[in-house]
Formats: sequence, C-alpha cells, structure tokens
Amino acid sequence: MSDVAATGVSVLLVDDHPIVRQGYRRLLESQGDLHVVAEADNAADAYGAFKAHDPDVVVLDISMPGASGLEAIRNIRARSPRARILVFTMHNEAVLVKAAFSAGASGFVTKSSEPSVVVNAIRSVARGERAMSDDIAHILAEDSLSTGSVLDQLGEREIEILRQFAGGATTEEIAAHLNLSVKTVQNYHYLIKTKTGARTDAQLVRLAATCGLTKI
Amino acid sequence: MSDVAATGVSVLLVDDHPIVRQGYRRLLESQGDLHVVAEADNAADAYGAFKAHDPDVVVLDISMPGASGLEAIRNIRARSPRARILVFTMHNEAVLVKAAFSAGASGFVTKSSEPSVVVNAIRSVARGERAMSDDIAHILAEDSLSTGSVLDQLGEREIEILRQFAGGATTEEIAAHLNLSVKTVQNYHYLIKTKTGARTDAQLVRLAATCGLTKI
DNA sequence: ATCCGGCTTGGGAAATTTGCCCGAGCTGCA
DNA sequence: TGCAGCTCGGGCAAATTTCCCAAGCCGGAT
Repeated sequence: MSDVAATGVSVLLVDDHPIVRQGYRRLLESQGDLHVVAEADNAADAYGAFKAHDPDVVVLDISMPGASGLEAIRNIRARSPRARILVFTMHNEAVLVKAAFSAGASGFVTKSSEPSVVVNAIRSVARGERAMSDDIAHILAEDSLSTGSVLDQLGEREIEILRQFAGGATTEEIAAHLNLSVKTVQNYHYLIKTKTGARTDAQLVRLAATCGLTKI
Repeated sequence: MSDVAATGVSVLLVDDHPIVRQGYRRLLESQGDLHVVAEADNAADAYGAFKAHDPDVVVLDISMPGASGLEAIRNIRARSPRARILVFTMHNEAVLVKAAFSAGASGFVTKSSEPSVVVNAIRSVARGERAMSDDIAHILAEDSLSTGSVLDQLGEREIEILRQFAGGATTEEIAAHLNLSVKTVQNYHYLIKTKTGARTDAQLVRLAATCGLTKI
C-alpha cells in the first residue's frame, strides 16, 4: 500500500455468497488497477485472510448470518488500525451505517449502487478517504435531521438480537449464534420490548420490518 | 431457442442490484454457451425486456423491492407460456419457493449456491427441465409439500386468529374480539404453529405477511 | 340412519418464557 | 475519580406455551 498509484489496489473480498464474490472479483479485475488477492465467506475468517494477505482494502458484506460483520470490522481495525474497510451490503438502515463507521469502516456502499460507484469507492478508501454511496449519504442526512428512529434507542447487541428474532430465530438459536446464555437473550428480548413499547412479539416483528431491519 | 445446442442459451437478467447483474453477466459470458442479451432492474421492466429480446431463459431475483417478482413471473408466463424462468435469490423459505413454482418458474436457485450450480441450472431450464439447488430441494422436502398455500391448511377461525395475532393483538385481545376463552385462543395459536410448521411467533408473522394475510 | 372426519371450543398439567429486580464487568467521558 | 451506559447473566413468581384429551356440531360418505 506504499504506492497505490504504481501497484494498484489489493482487495480482500468477504461475502457469504460465492456467486456474489465471483461477480465482484470479475468486476474488480476488469478495472486494471484493482486486484482481488483473497476471499472469505464469513466474518470469522476475515481477519485471518486479512493478516495473511495484507490487502489495501477489505470489501465486506456485514449482513452475513450469525456472527456480526461489525465484529469483523472491529477485529481487523483493532489489530491493524491502518486497514481500510469498505462495507458493501444491501442494508441501508442509518443505525447500521453509523455502527459500521464507528466500528472503523472507511466506506459504506449499498449493493444497489452502480458498479462504477463501487470501484471508485474502493479507490477512495485505498487513498485513505471516506466513501459512501449517494443513497447512504441521503439516509445519514435525513437521519441527522429526523426525530430518531425507534432503533436509535437500541444498542448494537439489541439490534442484532432483534434482527435475528424478527428473522424467525428461536431464543436458543440466537444464543448459540451470538455465544450468549439463553437467559441473556431472554433479557434482551424483554428489554427490547419495553424500550420499543411493543407489547407483543408480533409487534416487534412488524417494527423490525418497518425499520428495514428485516425484509419479509 | 429452436436449437439450444447450436446457438447457446440467451439470458435475460432481472435483478435490482447493478453490481450483481454485472457479476452474473461476467460469470455467464465466461461459460461460452450462455449469452446475456438483456438486463432489467425491476419486475415491471422484465416483461418488456422479455418481449423485446425473447431470451431462452429469464434469470430473476424475486426479492426486489416494490412490485413482486412473483408478479413478473406470472406476467411473463401468462403471455408467453413457453418462457423459462429461473429464480435466483437469497430467500429460501418454502412458501416463497412454492409460490415461485406455482407462478410458473422453472427453477429456483439460492444465491449461496456455487456458481457452477447456477450455470447448470440455466442450462437445465433452457432444456425445459426443472432445476433447483440442493438447499431448496431440502427445504421443499422437509416442507413435506402437500397442501398448496399454507393458509389452505387452516380453518376459518384459525385464519382469523392468525390475522389478529400477526397484526399485533395479544391473546386476551383476540379472545375478547372473538368472544372466546383465552385458553381457546392459546390452543389455536399452538395449533396454527404446528400446522404451518412455524417454530416461532416471528415466523408466524412472516408467514401471515407473505400470504398477504397482514400488511406490514 | 349411522359413522367418520374435521372444525370449534375448552380443561389440565408440565415445561418454558416473561416480567422485573438485581449485581458485576467494562468502556467512555467528564 | 466517579458517573453513565452497555453487556452479560442469576433468581423467582407469574404468565404463557406446549401437548394431550374430551365433547358438541356438522357435512359427507356408507
């Protein structure tokens, strides 16, 4: 990464869909200056791949099931603060975007962006700049003006648990996914309900859906 | 499409993510026998593109926002019954898969499938065969198929209770609305879950939503 | 006519979850 | 240093869920 202009930008792809990875790889390689040096299909493997290949930019999807992609961002940044991470996902919730940036991401681009936006975002973060797609900027802008979504009352953990719960996971499954005790998940469940004012699990699911936390 | 073997397979890509379309395009073109002749980024444009280019296979993501991808399938098949449609999406719920097939899809492949699975599925549906990825076959098998819509298994009362429940009503409220004992509503709740195979209240809500029983 | 099967309605009892309260560790911030 | 907030879990009574069962009703089959 000492001379990006001369050597191009090396990229680590992290996404749980092989097809999508393959698509990225072809897209990036066709640019000439972008080179995919490694891939990972889950957040847990991301750091290992990062350490092994020392890419200029990590492109990762934080909407992977199970472990949080935010965790992966923190993991990488904690050990390699100069790492550049571009989040590339279909989610566009303001809370998620803010969480990603505060976790250490350098950029956030939605999958509905034009390919040119993505490749330019990769080049931007490789230069140490911040990058985000127009829709994300829009969402953050509106969010900064708005009264605040219901989700703003929730912490990161609470949001993750709400997402999995609304997605149909049982308490035990969530506990297993996040490596928590069932009791803790139950407590979060209850906390989320009281915080959001939902009196019913069904109301919670609807809430998550209307906030875009889960798609139905 | 008169001679697939000689001319290759022409494909129409329908997906709301430009990047993903670009990825597919590169993947398919690299196969030699598959040619992307058109793209569309929403369900509404899909039929126009189909009519204009008469592709052998339509590869489409039914998880697009706004209009239903199922609608697009029905649209295309209604006017061109010999159309071959391969659904390619990240969703893997049995109800959705069955809905897609009953809408006229010829194949259903999840985005977590290997690239080779996708290209082979395209070739299969081009030959007029059915195709689905292993995970989808598994899900359908477990679903033990049988009954058409999930709602067909439910009686009138069960549907009414499911609707109110998914709408956010508590057990007591439902009992009061319908002049039943709380116990009866509880039993219905349980019965509905076992009948539909939902293991979670959240899954029940999603089910009701996907069946159009409640809007979110 | 009779019987079968499914829907509707609820009781009962064990298993599980919920509702709240609590404490502890940790982090960031003043 | 101390406060505040998030995360994580124990405890325990109250509530709900999970199953199993029974009975009435009704339409269709025999």
